[in-house]
Amino acid sequence: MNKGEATRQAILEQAAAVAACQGLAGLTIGSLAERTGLSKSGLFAHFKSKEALQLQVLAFARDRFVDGVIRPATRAPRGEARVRALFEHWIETGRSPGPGCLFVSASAEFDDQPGPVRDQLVRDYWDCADSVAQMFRTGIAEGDFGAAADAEQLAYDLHSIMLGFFHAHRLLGDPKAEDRARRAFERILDDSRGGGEAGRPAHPAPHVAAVP
Amino acid sequence: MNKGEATRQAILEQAAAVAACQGLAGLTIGSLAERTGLSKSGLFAHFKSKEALQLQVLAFARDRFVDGVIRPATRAPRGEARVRALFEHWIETGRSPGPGCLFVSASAEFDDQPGPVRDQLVRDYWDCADSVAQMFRTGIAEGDFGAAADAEQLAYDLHSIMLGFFHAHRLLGDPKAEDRARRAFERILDDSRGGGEAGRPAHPAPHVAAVP
DNA sequence: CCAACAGCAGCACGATCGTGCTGTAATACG
DNA sequence: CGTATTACAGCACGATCGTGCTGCTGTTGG
Repeated sequence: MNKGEATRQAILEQAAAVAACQGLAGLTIGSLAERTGLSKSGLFAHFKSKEALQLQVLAFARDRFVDGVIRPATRAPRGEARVRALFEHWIETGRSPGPGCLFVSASAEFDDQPGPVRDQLVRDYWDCADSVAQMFRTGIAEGDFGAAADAEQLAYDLHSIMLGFFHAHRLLGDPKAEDRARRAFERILDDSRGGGEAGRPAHPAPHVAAVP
Repeated sequence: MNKGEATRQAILEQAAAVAACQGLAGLTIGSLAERTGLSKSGLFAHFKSKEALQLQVLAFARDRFVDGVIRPATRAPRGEARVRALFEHWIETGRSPGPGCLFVSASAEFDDQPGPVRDQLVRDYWDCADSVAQMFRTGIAEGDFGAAADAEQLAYDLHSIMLGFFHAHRLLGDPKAEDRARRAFERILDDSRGGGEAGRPAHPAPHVAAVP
């Protein structure tokens, strides 16, 4: 399987770019066909339905995200350095239009529309959040962060920071966006070290899968 | 002008509900007509174009947000209490499906599509951010927060927290979402008091309007 | 080198999109 | 109460949507 898979990959590349701008629902077969130079039916033959196309675009974007953000971070030294590397690569994907913001727009688009796409988005988020939380957890074990810090809360906070950064950077074009995100990031790191004012048990219960 | 304006308002109410679920682009004339019991052309006569409809839906949602979040907060005592009231009402709008998340989804949808809708979204955000920053600024002046705190950074941070909350609550259905958002909120308040480790000048320059 | 097959274009389909025009019934105003 | 204006339905239009089927053409394995 060579030729077909090659064009399929090329289609997905274009599709991810379009979906990052127009949204997953705004990704139409016709416009995508025109963009890739194929015919509508020729393109459609690769994906049995539009929903399958959306799911494959999502998988494509997820692979890109793992390759561009998660994996480079895991190559950094464990602990705080790894979390910092994660943050830097994450910011980097937001600076230029890439598939990073695809998850942001898709999440906002499908948060009220049940179906396989939404389910996949939920799964992908939890996978990502688990990976990030694990990095924080390692940092806590290494002593880089306070022993009372909550790794999952930190993962949640970091995700919020990135949502805010994408909003400020992409919609507003705010030149201060990156600086603001960076300061917020430094603050949650700082707080994780000294800020355990009263000893909450820091509930370490793992999350429960939301959708069966 | 009575009858026409009344139905126009009723249409906008339904439209805001639809747009909050399907997005502003997914808000179609046909489905909205069916939902309101009107005919397509009869509904269309109220708005000269779809873009005008989108802009009016946005204005409707903004009024709702001001009435439901901003104004109740300004009725609370100035300073920290007002900021806390703002947060509580903001969270409240996210708990049940309302027009609050309309801005979240619309912002993600139009962040790469230039035009009047996007411009309006940018203006609305800055108006909102200015109001919020003003509340923090008052709190700083009253001594509720540290004198070195940055009101606009705090407004930015609060917005990020809300973005994260909407994501976790609406997409993931995470029961811990509210608790997580609340903890993040307490942290930025706490940090604004003690956390001025080194005296940054806390640049108080007002923002510059992004789009002419 | 040839047969089997995969990749793709052409064309067609029903549905729905946004947008007009025309007529009629209801409303507002004097 | 009569009239002028407004609110709305009916219908129609070109365009585009997602999705199939048919057939040609290039690739590929034996």
